[in-house]
Amino acid sequence: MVTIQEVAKRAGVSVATVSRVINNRSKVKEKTRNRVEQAIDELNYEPSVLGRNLRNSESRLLLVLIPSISNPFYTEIINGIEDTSIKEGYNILLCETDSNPKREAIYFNLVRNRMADGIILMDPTINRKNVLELATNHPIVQCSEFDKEGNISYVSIDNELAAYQAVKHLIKIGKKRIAFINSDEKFLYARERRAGYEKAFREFNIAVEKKRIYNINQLNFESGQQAMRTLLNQEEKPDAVFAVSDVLAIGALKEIHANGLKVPDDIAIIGFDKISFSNMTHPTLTTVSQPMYRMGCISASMLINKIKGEEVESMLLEHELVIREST
Amino acid sequence: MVTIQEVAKRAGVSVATVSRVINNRSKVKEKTRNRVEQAIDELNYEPSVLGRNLRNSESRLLLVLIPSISNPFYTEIINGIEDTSIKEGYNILLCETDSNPKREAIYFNLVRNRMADGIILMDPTINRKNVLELATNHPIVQCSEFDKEGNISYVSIDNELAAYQAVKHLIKIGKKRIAFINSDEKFLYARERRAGYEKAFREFNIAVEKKRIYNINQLNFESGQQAMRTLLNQEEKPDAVFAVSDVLAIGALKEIHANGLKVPDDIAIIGFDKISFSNMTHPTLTTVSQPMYRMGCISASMLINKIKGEEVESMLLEHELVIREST
DNA sequence: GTGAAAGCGCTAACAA
DNA sequence: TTGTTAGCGCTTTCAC
Repeated sequence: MVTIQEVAKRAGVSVATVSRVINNRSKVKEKTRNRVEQAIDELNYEPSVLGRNLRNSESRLLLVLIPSISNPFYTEIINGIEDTSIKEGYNILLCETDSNPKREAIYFNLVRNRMADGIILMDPTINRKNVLELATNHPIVQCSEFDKEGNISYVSIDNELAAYQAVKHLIKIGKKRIAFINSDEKFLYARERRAGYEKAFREFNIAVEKKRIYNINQLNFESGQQAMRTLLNQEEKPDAVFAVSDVLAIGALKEIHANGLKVPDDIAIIGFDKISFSNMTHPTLTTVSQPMYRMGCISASMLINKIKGEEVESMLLEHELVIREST
Repeated sequence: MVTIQEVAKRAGVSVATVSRVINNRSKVKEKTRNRVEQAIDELNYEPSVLGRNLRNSESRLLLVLIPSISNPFYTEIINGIEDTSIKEGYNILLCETDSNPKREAIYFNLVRNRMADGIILMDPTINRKNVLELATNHPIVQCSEFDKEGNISYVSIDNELAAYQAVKHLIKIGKKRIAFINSDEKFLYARERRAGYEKAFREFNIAVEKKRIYNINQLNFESGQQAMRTLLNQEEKPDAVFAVSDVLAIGALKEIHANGLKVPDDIAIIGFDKISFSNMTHPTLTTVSQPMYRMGCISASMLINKIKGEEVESMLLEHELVIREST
């Protein structure tokens, strides 16, 4: 590896001057600068991030923690994070935690010992104490899922309102027995969306029936199928389904078809997230779209501002009900 | 941040001894070790990766370059890489390149200045010269897509054979006008799969018709739809389609349905990769499954061996034709 | 078995 | 405008 010393020697200057040229902080004479730049070119020199970081105790690396990269919901968010970070001179490290506290700990430690400058957390809080403790000393931003009580900044949407509007839409098109496929309610978004679901029911004087609410514990197609299978086995079948995620909705759709039922006539269905698959199903899926790309951009710039020591404010962004063929 | 000095002071020993305890390289007296460990516990000390790396010039970080995280094909591979790396004490950095040479350059530089120890490349070769040059000085392994001429180690499958078998299957079920939705043939896998497609045709004395081969340049649903639309507009419609990726096949499927045609009776269809969504379509998609998880595991351990200075050998793994409803 | 000290590559304070 | 030098946190030789 070629170091700053070798460049300095070749250019006939001190290492300080080379450093100045690289970082152009203070003035360097045009002629000297040229000589240094030539030496850099000739030697193909790349400053060692390691040396620089150790000295500056910053790494210009951001950690992005997601439970699973296989969930397409995160894709657009990550694009937003990536674009913003790169623009600001940061790189991102995508970390898949599988909601595993051990893996999370590994990544948290990278921040503790300055291997990374901050974290964007998209993981639902696994170990509240750990997160809050880390947040007291290190820049953290929560994206999408967050902790209402803790005072860590976040970017998200109004999940209760979104769910309320989705269910209201189902009621408006004449559905009465609206089932709800929800995630584990340890997640904030799950609790909030359930609140929205119930709010719509109350507003139209429909009783909330426990048996129509099904909580899954894995966000994949199979869980959606499984949930729908159970719901269809009930004596009084639902005439609509609100699923907390497109992935679940698509699984449910598959199961409805397998039972020879028609969507939306027999059963209408709404998903959540507007993943790209949701437009490929037959019929296309009504869903709630979140401004994922923007969420990504905002959480990245929030984090970067935090790293710079600025105060930042949490935000709730707009969502949109996208009505397609399944309702 | 608590440093090794503070631990040393608290334990009443030198920093060297603390280092010895942490890395247990040379012998430390039981009693001393206990005192040091206690100090580490009390202070909640975490060794700085930065300091250690600078000294050892290693980072225990592996870069994984993928064109796009939104392609589900990579998900399982990454799981394999991750599991293996963590077992071996390495962390991975997922890097999305968008096939953008500039981004690629950023990540390559991380390796050049020892911020990362090696790279698993899943990106189709963008800039051959750069990759080959990097490979002369740094550990690189190619996964899935590789460079046949260069001598960089790789893990992949026999794409020609897989395509040959898929097309042969279509011929065997009585299809004659088999279209081929392929990627840009700058990619090795695209060229190889085309070779397999043509080989099957030759074997059954069917003429390869140029008009039935459609090259897309983006691996997404819309491209599949677009390709199918074009193919369906031809005077003599195809009676089968072999798509180089499930994502394309699903887009094509959507378009076939939109034209009121039946799958597989009017048009049979085969995809590639066995992504989880391929089992959610109606009808379910016949596809070629690759041992993605294993590919990930193997490429990770190959890279780690390379980092350790061992010789490694390239491998081609087994694939499997998964016959489902669409054929 | 343990400690002192050099040095990994870099930046920034201070001097010149 | 440029050079000298300390020091970021760590590991490892060399002495003891």
